[in-house]
Amino acid sequence: MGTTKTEAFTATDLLLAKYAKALAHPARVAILRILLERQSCICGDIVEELPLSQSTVSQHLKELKEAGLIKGDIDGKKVCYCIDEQAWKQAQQMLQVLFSNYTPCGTNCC
Amino acid sequence: MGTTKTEAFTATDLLLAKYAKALAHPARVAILRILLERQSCICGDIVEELPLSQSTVSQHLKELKEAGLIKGDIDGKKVCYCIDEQAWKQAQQMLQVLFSNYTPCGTNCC
DNA sequence: AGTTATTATCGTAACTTTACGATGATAAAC
DNA sequence: GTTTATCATCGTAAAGTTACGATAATAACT
Repeated sequence: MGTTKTEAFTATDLLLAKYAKALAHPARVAILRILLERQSCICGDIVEELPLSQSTVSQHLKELKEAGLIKGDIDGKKVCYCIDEQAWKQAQQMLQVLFSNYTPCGTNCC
Repeated sequence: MGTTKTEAFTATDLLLAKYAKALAHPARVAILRILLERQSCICGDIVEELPLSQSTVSQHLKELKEAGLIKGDIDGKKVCYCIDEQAWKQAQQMLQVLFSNYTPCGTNCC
């Protein structure tokens, strides 16, 4: 046990859950905010903005990369991070569709 | 270890991460879709729509409740579930603000 | 070649999540 | 009051997450 029954769900729900999971830790939200803050890519020094160790930040970056939300290209000694435009827009759209699907319930049971 | 350093992050990022975490499992996305599908509250029988055991579904419902996204009021023998309008709209807005903060990077490094 | 700087990965401890069966709790139905 | 239906909770096994120090990998600099 301890494993999600992936075969039981739709591809859409799996993908949406994957994107949501990437956002499901405050450190990763903070990292994304740092990347959003700049217009350009940011080369390293994300570690200095967060009160976490270098290895922990690297691990969070890896998860964001695996979810597809960010890219990291090698640029000499440093690595250049930025938001992946396509995945970002897809996640945005999927979330927007889900959330805007809400209409307040007519019954007064809750 | 194994615990998030909550004190290190802003209240906004913690809340956003909490909402995202609620969406970070396909079963919970599926449950929310079921609740969204109806205009009214849904009394029980969510279990029958998912290929998971009753206890597992109940656990997912609990997590959605703890994140604040849904409410569950007792209605005799059954329990009446529905989306919590306020939290839903807050989550929607916070996500929308985060995602719309993106502008493609000018540099061509990635 | 040796040093320095930067990032990734490994190893590991502690905690959390996912899933299920079994058991409880509560209220309607008989 | 006993049964039935519905949902929550407990207990537990397996897997995943979070965090950090230590170590490895890579490339620039001397």
